[in-house]
Amino acid sequence: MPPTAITKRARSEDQKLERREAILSAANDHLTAVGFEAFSMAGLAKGLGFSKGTLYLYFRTREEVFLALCELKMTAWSSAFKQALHPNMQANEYCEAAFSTAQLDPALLPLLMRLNAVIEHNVSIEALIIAKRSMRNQFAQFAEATSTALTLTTEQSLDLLRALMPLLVGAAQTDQGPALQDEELPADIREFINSFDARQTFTTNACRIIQGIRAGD
Amino acid sequence: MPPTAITKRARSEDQKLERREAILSAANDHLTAVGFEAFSMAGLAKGLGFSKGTLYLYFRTREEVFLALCELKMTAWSSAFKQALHPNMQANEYCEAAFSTAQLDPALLPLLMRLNAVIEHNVSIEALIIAKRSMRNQFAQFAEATSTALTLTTEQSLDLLRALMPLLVGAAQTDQGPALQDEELPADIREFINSFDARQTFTTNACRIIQGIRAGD
DNA sequence: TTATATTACTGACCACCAGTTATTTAAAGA
DNA sequence: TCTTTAAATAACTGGTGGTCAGTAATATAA
Repeated sequence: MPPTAITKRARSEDQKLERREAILSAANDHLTAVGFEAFSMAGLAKGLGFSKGTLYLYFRTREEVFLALCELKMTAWSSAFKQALHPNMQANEYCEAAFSTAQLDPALLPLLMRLNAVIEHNVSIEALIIAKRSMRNQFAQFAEATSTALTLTTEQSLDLLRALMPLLVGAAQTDQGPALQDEELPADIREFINSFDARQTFTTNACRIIQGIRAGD
Repeated sequence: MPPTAITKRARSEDQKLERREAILSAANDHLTAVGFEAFSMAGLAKGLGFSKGTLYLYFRTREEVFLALCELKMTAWSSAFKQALHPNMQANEYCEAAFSTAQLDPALLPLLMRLNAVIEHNVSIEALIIAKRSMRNQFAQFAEATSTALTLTTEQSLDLLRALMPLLVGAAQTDQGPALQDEELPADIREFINSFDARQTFTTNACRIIQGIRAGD
């Protein structure tokens, strides 16, 4: 049997955490390189230079890898978003910031749009609870930052975020179709496809929603 | 070799179309029974009682089956939606109709939320063009019905639909998580999960968007 | 220093997948 | 009845997610 690719085993809890973080870092690289649908545990293990079976010591399933990546990326987005906000922003400026910061990591939205329908299945209840609590904390931070930026109450901000997240994910999906620039498409089809602009759809309608919240419905 | 499961071969164009429709009907049954992620060509073939290879005579890939199902379901939804509308509707009534008619077929939204990011990949350009043209026609019909129902211009209706579709798909995803009713969840997690109500999120914010469109931005 | 116990790691294995294809055979036409 | 065409079959290919018997690194006891 050839020498093991892993030259030092993770024995202590710290070493195991480091190993888990290394796997997540490699998972992010692999996801960015091949996309969600082509992501595989064999490909991830190859990138790490160790055996596929080892991955299952640290993650129960492939979806638990995605769930953990989601948490990391939501945390990074929350931080970037807060840094982009300041008190008394115009609604449009706020919405642009939300969209732009979400786009900083190209893998965030593809993960978010699969979170409920794909990723949350096939994970342990424990892992799901941890992820939900993390998401809830991020929401609270988003809401706090939003209250200050838009001069909204906490309740209004939470209301707003419960609309903005679905709208963002829904709008982002329209950007996730296949690359068709080099294809010979009929003009009507090209025009139809181009009529969906995720940024425009999101920011314009997010502003309308903010307007509606301010008006008190 | 046992007698072939297909007792009569599809030779004429009409017979081939019928065969293709039979496959789509069985695909709908299989999708409804097992859900998108567990859907398989082997399972579909088994449900039809013939060989998996036969499916590839009528559909180039698994995703082309989904694409064709999307078209059928969008057409059915468009029809049901138009039937649910009448002139001079309240915005809330219109939005409820949009959500309710989308929910009539439980497989519609799971397909729509995967259309851009998953299904549209791995299909031929020809099939995609046909599907996009069908979708565009449905949109035009949605827009026409919407103009009458809400007393909006055609341009306003198209603007509205380009917001409502992403919002609907985004909101619907929050309902697609795993069934957790029987799980012992901490109260804060349970509360957080329950704070996402797809119908409420969609109708409330769709009304805000309509309001914003009427106000002229 | 040596023996033993523990457990991290390996990679072959299992049961499936999407898609392909060499062969069989149904059926149309001469 | 024979020939031609192509629909249909089911074995095949190359892969997947996840498992697990065996190996070996490493901590601990004697």
